[in-house]
Amino acid sequence: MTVAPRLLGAVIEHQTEDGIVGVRLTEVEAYHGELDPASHAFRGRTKRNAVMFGEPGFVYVYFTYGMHYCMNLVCERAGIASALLLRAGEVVEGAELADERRRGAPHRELARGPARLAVTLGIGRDDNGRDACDPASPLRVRAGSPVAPGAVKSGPRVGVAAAVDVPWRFWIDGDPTVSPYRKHVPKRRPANPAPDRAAGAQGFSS
DNA sequence: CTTCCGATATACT
DNA sequence: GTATATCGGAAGG
Repeated sequence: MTVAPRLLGAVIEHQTEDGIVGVRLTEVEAYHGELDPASHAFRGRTKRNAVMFGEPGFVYVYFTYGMHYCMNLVCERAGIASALLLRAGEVVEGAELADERRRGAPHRELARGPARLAVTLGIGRDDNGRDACDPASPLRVRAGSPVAPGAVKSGPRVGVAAAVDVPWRFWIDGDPTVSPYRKHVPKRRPANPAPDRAAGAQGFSS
């Protein structure tokens, strides 16, 4: 977790046949392996989270809500399934390609949020398990511009249902590309028709 | 800015 | 069957 603030300011680059996009990280969240009820690794290894249990510096991509990809970097030694969710950043390379991928969203919104960041970088299933510390990798992390001393803030993670108060979200204070904080909202159950009226009153009983 | 809502793969009970 | 580390659009201030 101590690496989380150090990742801010670093640049993620993804090279594809369409070109290269680079994003300077402004917001990340730490997930503490099997000790953290909000972590995908909390209940042990699955097909999805297998990369989290491997070597640090590798990319863990997961698919969620039936439509979004999110990208993490594994950050502890093999066996300790901790990872950093890349939540937001500023596009610093390949703005034109990023614009196409994000359908002309305003520049500061291109990678403002983990699923948006993945779209902007062109991240998909195939990127799961890549080595981001290999400079020859098409998906890699490199040193970026330094973050001003004292500019890193921390607070509760966005949208998580468990461990809601643990301050494991880190961001660059005042940066416009940092995503807005949002509390977890439980899905509303579809309201069941009131049993005393629904059928009888409208004549659908039988 | 805010709230509400639906889309829907994967993991879990 | 239910829940979710999300987003975009619509509507309201």
